[in-house]
Amino acid sequence: MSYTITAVDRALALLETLAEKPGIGVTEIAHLTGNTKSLVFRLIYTLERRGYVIKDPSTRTYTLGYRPLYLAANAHDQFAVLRAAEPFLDVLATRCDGNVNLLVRDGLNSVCIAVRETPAPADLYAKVGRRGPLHVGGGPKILLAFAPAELLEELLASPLERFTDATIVDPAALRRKLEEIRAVGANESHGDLDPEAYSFAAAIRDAAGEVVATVSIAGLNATLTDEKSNSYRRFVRDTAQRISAALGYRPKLRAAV
Amino acid sequence: MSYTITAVDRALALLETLAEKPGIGVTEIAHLTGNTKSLVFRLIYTLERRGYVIKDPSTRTYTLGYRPLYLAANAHDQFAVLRAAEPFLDVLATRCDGNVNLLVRDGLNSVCIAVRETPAPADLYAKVGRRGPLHVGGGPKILLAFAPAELLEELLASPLERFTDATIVDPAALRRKLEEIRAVGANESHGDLDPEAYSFAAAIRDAAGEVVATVSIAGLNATLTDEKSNSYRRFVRDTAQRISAALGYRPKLRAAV
DNA sequence: AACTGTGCTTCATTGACTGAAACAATGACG
DNA sequence: CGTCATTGTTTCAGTCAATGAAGCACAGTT
Repeated sequence: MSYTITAVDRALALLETLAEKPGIGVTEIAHLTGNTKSLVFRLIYTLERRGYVIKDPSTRTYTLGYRPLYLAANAHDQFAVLRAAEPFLDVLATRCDGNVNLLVRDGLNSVCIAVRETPAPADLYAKVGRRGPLHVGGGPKILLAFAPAELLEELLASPLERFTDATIVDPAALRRKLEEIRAVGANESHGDLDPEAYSFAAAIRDAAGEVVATVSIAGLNATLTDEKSNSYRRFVRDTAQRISAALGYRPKLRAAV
Repeated sequence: MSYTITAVDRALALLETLAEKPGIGVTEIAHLTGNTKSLVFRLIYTLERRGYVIKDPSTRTYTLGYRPLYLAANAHDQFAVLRAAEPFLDVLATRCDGNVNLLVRDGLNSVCIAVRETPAPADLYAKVGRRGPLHVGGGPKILLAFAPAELLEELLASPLERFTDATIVDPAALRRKLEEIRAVGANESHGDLDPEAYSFAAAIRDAAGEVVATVSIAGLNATLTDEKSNSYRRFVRDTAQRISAALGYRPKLRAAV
């Protein structure tokens, strides 16, 4: 546990279990987090005093409080991407019947920072905060393709987890795929994470030209037609370009031949 | 400090200073929070490992991470009000040139949980997470009016803070005002917090008939006309009713006379 | 009314948190 | 190019605070 300070770590874990299961009491939290009741009581007491959790005095249960919203609102400010992207995600969502996701990379994971759900598919899919591997799915592979070279090596140090028959688990094959993605700045995947799902994704670049996020449309294969594929492929690239532009990205002009 | 566990408390304080001042380093945080460098280093290390802060290795500065977004997204789910209100706030914002705010009560404070800013006024006003007293402003007084009776007594146990000439600091006068608010379910204030600002607010009720939040429009007196006053008063009540309806509130039918 | 469970409180112990100080790494400046 | 100042990082030891065990008060249930 090197440098981590355990009390803080436990408090954060508590917050997260409360995020997953709101409306539970001290004993249940204690059970879920594997701590004693008294410890949980004190942790939650300090969290409550700061507004991170709220106690319902009648039922003596706890839920997340309003302070996380404050943090998120401020995080939101600094995440230029999210801010810039949201209006475009809204538009994109109205134009297709898949889920629209905005992903960024954090270390060796992809993190979903925005979702627009369309009424049709179940919410089996992404939720804000959901983390996933980088070697599967339409968006994550883009993030991996444009990540620092060392990171890929670090990832390849351990074997790639297989999710379906279509999952790329061969390092060489993955490298080729990433090369291809770098060339086109977009990617699509069909059933490499969930066998029944597709995903069309495109890279978002900031003013410095760095790939900072991806937009994607994801849905069930069963609902996908050739016609849709073509338009989604186009839509997703289009929105990625618009968001990039909003971030100040100016595509380099190639020397005319 | 009774039950609070200090390590956790300090960690949360650190998160919040980072929310206010993103992009600072260890020493500056240490300075701002009044802790030693080594402590800050360890706190931030554990926060980083859990994704609450992100370190920029090149500049060695820290910003909020993606995990708060996850918490907020889950808090969002349980806050039916926020979810129900957002579309209506959007509409309201397009119809007026003041700031639109959604407030809830947390203990003896009002907390802003959503804002729609209009380009015109400065953002002196509310931000998400902003806390304020309950006895001033259009919205807070509504929250106070419908809070449990004990709470008002608790509030009146200490003298009411005066902000401007228009602030109600006399307990008896406040009680009368609250009575009036309970009768109409709406409220407006002119310069009782900020001498130059107005606020029109209305109560939002949930399916059980409880007042759970308020919507308000706030702006500068200088920009207010009689005509606007009338329409804002109407707009704000209207949206409060719509949000209440979305939450499942059915107004009780009075026995016809 | 006895009982099972809950949240809450107290208390003693030890182990974790903390501050001070040394170290390394980075950048500023002449 | 070398010196200096400042930053982040690490080490270490003392003590204070975090912790678990046990006991209390209260509510709901049968």
